[in-house]
Amino acid sequence: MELRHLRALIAVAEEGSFGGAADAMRLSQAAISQQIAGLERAIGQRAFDRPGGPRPVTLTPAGRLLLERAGEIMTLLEGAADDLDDLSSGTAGRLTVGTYQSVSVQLLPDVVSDMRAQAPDLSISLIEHDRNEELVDDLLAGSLDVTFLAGPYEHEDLDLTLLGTDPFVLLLPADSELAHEFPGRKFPTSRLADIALVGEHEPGYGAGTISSGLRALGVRPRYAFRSYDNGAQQGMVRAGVGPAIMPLLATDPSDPGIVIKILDPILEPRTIMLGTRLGATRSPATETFMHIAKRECRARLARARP
Amino acid sequence: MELRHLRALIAVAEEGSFGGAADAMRLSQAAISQQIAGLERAIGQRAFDRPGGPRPVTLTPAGRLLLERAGEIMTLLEGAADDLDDLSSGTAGRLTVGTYQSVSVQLLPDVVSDMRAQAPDLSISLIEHDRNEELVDDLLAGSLDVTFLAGPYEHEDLDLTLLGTDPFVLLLPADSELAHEFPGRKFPTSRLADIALVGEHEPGYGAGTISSGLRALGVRPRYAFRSYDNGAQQGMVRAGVGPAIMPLLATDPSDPGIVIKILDPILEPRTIMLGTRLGATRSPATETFMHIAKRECRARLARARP
DNA sequence: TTATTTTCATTAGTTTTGCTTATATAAGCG
DNA sequence: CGCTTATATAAGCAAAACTAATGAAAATAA
Repeated sequence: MELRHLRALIAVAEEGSFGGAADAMRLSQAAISQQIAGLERAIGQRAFDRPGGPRPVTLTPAGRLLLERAGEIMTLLEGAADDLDDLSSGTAGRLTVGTYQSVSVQLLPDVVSDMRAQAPDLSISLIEHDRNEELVDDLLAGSLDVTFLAGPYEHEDLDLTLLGTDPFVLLLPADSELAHEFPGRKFPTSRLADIALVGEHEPGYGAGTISSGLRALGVRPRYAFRSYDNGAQQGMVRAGVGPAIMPLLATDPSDPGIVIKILDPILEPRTIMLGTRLGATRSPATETFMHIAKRECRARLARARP
Repeated sequence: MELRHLRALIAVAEEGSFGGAADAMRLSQAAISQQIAGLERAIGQRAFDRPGGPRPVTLTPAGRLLLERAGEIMTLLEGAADDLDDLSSGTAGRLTVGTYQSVSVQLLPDVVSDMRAQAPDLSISLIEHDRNEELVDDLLAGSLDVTFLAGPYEHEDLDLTLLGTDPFVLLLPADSELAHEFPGRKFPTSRLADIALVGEHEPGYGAGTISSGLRALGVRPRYAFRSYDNGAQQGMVRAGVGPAIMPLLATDPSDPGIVIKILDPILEPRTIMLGTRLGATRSPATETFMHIAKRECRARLARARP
């Protein structure tokens, strides 16, 4: 059976005659006759009673049943066509983005907000994970269209786009002595050796990087407070609990209670990347998102740099 | 777009390659290639990413979307095929029967019970109306497959089958004097002239027939009690309220509290008919139902005749 | 690198099928 | 009983779908 048969069925049922359906479909009456004959051969039953003469043909029980399903199928097809249009325009439909905390907190809200302005009917979903591997698993499984990733990172099945380098910076309480110990200069990383820090819990991606980065520079970190939440860490710094090392993009540089300093020597910085499946076509919505994310990331880094 | 395209889409998505899909569908690889090309032309977008070399093709967002709908459509088609099989076997599916009260009360339960035994997966619906016209309207509108009708009745758009003649009989309280006034003989209709009867409300079909039938025989009926419900009427007779004239098939002849007598002269008897749309194919379930109804009606009339 | 393998795309030729025109057939209607 | 209004069928043709053979691209192995 083919859709042609169902279209003929619908037309004949609507018009009440083979000839009328033929006119409606811009075909000859013989064509419709053959279509319906083919349909009836396929289902093994008659779909129409043909009273003969000028009286309209009527549906048999089998025809009525099939007509119902045919209608549903046509509705489904029309819906699919609409969805495909949405997809190709990129202004509607659905976009699912993978993210991790330090991106979610500052960068992503702006990107999503730009995106909503540009594609108001697009439904954007976010899925947050702590580790790159979980994000990549979701991406390759098809449940994400695109995901943020913390670099440096390599994966042979991914198409990676570098958005920018997000340096680790030092957050100090604005009213502390430390904040004014090296005015106008970079903060010597070694100076942190004796100070209790605010930091992330170990299992997260960032914490391991910061701790091992400090150790690589000869500083063995001690922690006075730890949290997964970047906002909570910044709050603790503001409250004077201690300094924190955070990715620049995870900070709120407008907070008057803190001072942001560049470390010297710097910790090996983290990059922010976007990943999609290698070789897989990206939907226009995905492309738009990636474009906006890149622009927004650059703008924000330029703005935040101390 | 045709179903062929969707079938190819599904096969390629399942197999991960055009060649594999071709084998699965017993076609050449070139055929699948052309099918997918046609599909992509129809939707204006690529459905698959073709990485080249031995790596499997993968769905684009558009392909994924369409695959989903294609699956639904195939499910729908398979369901329709099953339903069509049910329809042609007559042992499953749906049957909607029109009926009226004096048929519903005694004859129909037996017919439905026989029907259920023969076609256990068939869902039978009953719709009851007081007047033939309402039943015929529903039938012609397509909401009934077949309907009982009270005859004599003619309709040019209907195919009418006579099930039997259902004579009007007299119900008398078993312990009344009237019941023994004419032992072994028919009951003179004129004797009812002075007696208050149990009968139907006027608007029903039966009541008009009985009242006018009596008047045609020179008897002007008086009523002591009236009800739409045949069982209630028989109960009133049993309670001694008065005699009732009822269609034989609406009576419960096994009730020891009543005596059933034949009138002389008889009232013009009512026939029981089945009606279907003229020239319209009847489903096997409908045919079976009509066959069972005919047999059951004959059996019951033979059994009930006093 | 180069050859080999795997896979999809393309081309040319063949078969199938779907459509049209013309005609036959059937059922109301006057 | 012909006329009108339908559908069914037949024959011819054009479009399409398919096959076989070949080409092109990408990974893999030598």
